[in-house]
Amino acid sequence: MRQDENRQIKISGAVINRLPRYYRYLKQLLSEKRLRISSLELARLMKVTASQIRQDLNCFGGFGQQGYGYNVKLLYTKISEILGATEDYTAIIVGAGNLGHALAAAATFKNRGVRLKALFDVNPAVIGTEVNGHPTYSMDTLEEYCRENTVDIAVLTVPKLEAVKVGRLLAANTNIKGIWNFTGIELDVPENISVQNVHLGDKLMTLCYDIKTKNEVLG
Amino acid sequence: MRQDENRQIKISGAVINRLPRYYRYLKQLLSEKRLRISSLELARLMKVTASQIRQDLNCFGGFGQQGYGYNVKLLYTKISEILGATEDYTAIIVGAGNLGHALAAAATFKNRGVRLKALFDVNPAVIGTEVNGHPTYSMDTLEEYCRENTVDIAVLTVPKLEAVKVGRLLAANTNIKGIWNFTGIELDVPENISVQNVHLGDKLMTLCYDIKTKNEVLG
DNA sequence: TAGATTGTTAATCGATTAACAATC
DNA sequence: TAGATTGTTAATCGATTAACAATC
Repeated sequence: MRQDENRQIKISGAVINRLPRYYRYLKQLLSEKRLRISSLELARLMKVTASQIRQDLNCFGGFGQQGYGYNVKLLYTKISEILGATEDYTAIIVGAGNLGHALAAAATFKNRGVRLKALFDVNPAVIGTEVNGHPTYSMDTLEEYCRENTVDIAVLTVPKLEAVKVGRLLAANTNIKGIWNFTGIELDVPENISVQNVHLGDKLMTLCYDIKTKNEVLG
Repeated sequence: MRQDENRQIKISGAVINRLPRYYRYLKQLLSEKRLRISSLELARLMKVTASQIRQDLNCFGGFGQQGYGYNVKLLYTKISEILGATEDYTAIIVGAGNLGHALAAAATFKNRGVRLKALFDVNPAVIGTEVNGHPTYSMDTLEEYCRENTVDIAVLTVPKLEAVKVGRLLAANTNIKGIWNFTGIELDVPENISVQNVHLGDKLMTLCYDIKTKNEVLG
């Protein structure tokens, strides 16, 4: 019996953070033309327990079939829907420096079902140029652009010193729903805007911790 | 009484992942010339519980003082040491594309106590150029460079298709201790090499989930 | 049908929070 | 000393794993 989909049940952050990984593995399986997979096999592949996979998936409904496993295509579609990858969200990159360029050039957005529309910068040298087919506009036109176009997500890759100011501007004068924040600055935006902070340096430090600990144990 | 520092106690990943955040806040407090802080005040600042802070810190020793709180400078130093930021680890960037350039240009390494030494790439157009004072060398010289210089960390920012090959090369022919892997590819390296995988797209997807969920609840 | 594998409940494990004695 | 705040133990909470009845 599948879980009542009407009742709003609180999904833990731990589960949500694992979903994109399922998404990646299923995408891979799909590209290999796999039709079905059991929780046990997927578990071995992903190096997690089959129990966890079944628990995670059952937060959102019964996508499998007893005695059969999961239909790869169906499961991929469901997880895409859950994550919002089928919503055709649109994004702009605010700050077309190195990092902005890197993100625009990569397939990150496309691979995850987000449509990148444009970049914005203050630097005249990049305004008017294209990155991976995406135009770069003047920062002065940011508000106007957001008024006249649907923009769901702003990727914040401006310098630290500009972060707070641009964050406020986005919150106050546009209708964006989420900010992907690479500035390392704590943004002060209203509740209704989602924020994902990326602190790359934090990851570098845990790598250092790992290296240090390993060497202490071994050496 | 402080915890026995000789006995090797398993520190949970949850704690370790929080350490870089403590490091950032303490660095900030230090720059503001704050001399002391209580777990309660730090907790309010970081939006966590004071209990958690005291528990986390006591995994590594008693750095505070009853009735006083924590000495900011001391605590910062201790956490730096724990994380290995005082080890003067050295790093190279393998793959001097947009992302490699972005990381080289940012203060990420310096801010976390890692010394970036050079970049490597196959593209003749970037070989010989400098990024933020760091030279870019030919990929052909990578092994030789690692033999003749101390390199602790390799930052892997090569294209997906090169990831496995370069990962193997680093594991087999160099003495690097850790890989900061941005390629999105699962690396197959021996146990003694630490790996930190960065899946930027995963974060983008959880942002999308957040946006979608918020809009479902509100709308 | 028999075998396989899910969905789901119960058991375990670990992490977070609360409480307070120790002590500066 | 009295007040403050830690270090640490105990209580709670949540997440993971195990188990198995349901069922394809």
